[in-house]
Amino acid sequence: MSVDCVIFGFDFEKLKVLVIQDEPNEAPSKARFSLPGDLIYDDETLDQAAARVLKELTGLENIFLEQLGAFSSLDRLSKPADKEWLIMMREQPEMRVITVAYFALVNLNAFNPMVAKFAKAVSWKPVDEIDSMAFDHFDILQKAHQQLQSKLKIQPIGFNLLPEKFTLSQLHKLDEVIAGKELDKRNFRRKMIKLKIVEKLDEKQKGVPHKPSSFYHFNVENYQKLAETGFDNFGF
Amino acid sequence: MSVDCVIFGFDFEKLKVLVIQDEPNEAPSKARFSLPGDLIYDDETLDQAAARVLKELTGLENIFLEQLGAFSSLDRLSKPADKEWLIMMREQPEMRVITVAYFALVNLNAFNPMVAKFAKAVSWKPVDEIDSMAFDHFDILQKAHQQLQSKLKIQPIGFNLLPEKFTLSQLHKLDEVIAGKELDKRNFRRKMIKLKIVEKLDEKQKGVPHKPSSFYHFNVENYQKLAETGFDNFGF
DNA sequence: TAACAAAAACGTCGTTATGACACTTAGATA
DNA sequence: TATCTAAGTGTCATAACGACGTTTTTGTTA
Repeated sequence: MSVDCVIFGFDFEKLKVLVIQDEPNEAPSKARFSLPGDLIYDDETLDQAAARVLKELTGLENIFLEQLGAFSSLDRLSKPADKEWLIMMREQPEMRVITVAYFALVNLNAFNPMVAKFAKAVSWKPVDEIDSMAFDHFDILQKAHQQLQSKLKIQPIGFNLLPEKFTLSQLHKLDEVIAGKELDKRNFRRKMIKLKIVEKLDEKQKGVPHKPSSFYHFNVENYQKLAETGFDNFGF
Repeated sequence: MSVDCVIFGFDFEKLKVLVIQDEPNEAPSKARFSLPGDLIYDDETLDQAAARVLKELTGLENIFLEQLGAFSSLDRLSKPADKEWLIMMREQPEMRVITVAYFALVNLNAFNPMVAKFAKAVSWKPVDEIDSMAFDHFDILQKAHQQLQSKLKIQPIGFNLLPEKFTLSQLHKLDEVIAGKELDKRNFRRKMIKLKIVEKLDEKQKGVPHKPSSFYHFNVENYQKLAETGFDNFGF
């Protein structure tokens, strides 16, 4: 039994995901990426295991991890490269392992995995540039990505992916990236402002060679209130 | 590792769930109900296990089982009555077991578990009359119920809970029962008809002491089409 | 210092969806 | 023939939606 974590981040350009390069010293062409994950202990819940493993492998902690689902294909560990890895790393490489995936959204800018002991192994990779991963992690990533898109259709999400203060343009860009399509700028702003889940601050961008945009912050209380009623008729 | 199945049914009055009475010969007051579930085999996926176990325990087959999530509390098997049961029924009663729950919607009228070998153990129970179950099955049931309600907010569901031919009043009642609130009759009908996911048949109720209602059937193609676009702005 | 480049900010209008609300109709039964 | 019961139907005011172009503010460049 194992857990794997799909951690999404946003750098104002692209949706990214936290991946581990299994053998950092390999040539880039042979690089093999996986999601942070490991076997669980017998005395912890899956939620606890996911939080623990994520912290151990990346240093990330205190983030909201949501369960995505269990993955149990019979051949999920049977690619040659995966078998090799298991023989090297696991006491019981032949053991069947079912994994439960978790996913989370984090502010990429506040967390830089490029430090200390994680420097070589952990990195952010644009979701749209990934076409294969170790084990069944690509399947898991795709499911997580779908989940993210589905959720966006139902409720405004993604505030976790932005800094405390953000501009509406950034939020707009984020939602476009998640939705995978253009969203009309004016209609988008109208909606966010009408829902009252963002509040304008008395602060503007500085040093940009164009009209500076105002910073906003996320209004948690209003969001909660809306969440209770289920965001009736939210959607793009 | 085990699977448990939450099977919802609808008898035109109440939302019901398929439960197993562990010791059918006990006095009703001591009755202990659980969800159909069992340990998985090492050579089957969770999806396969759920389908197999459900068939073995209830005779139900060929239904769409959707994964609900994994349940892994450390104390999920530790109530005294549960321990007793495990000691009687399991080879390794102390073993930690994590379960993955599945849920499905079925037409209660087409499936009568009150037959053959299942007669004593399996029955439909109104969801709102259940306040405790064996193991953590009550938690699972609640999660499944929530999931059902959330899904209804996003997309029209529940056609699986009705017979092939149904009346709009039945569908209306069903959605009210799932949503747990009144839905305006006229607005409800308007919406269903506008979405074109139901089609009127040339057939009416007979023998009812009031104006007979027309039968409708579910239009799968239109439903699929809408499902692809994500039921933009569906909701009550 | 004037012109320019770049992104932010803003409003309208026609269309569609929504929620609230009450009476008429068809068939069975007494 | 009267009565009962649930089915079936329409309107209106309000809110949300999608589509669309121009002006504003800043820094940079000529």
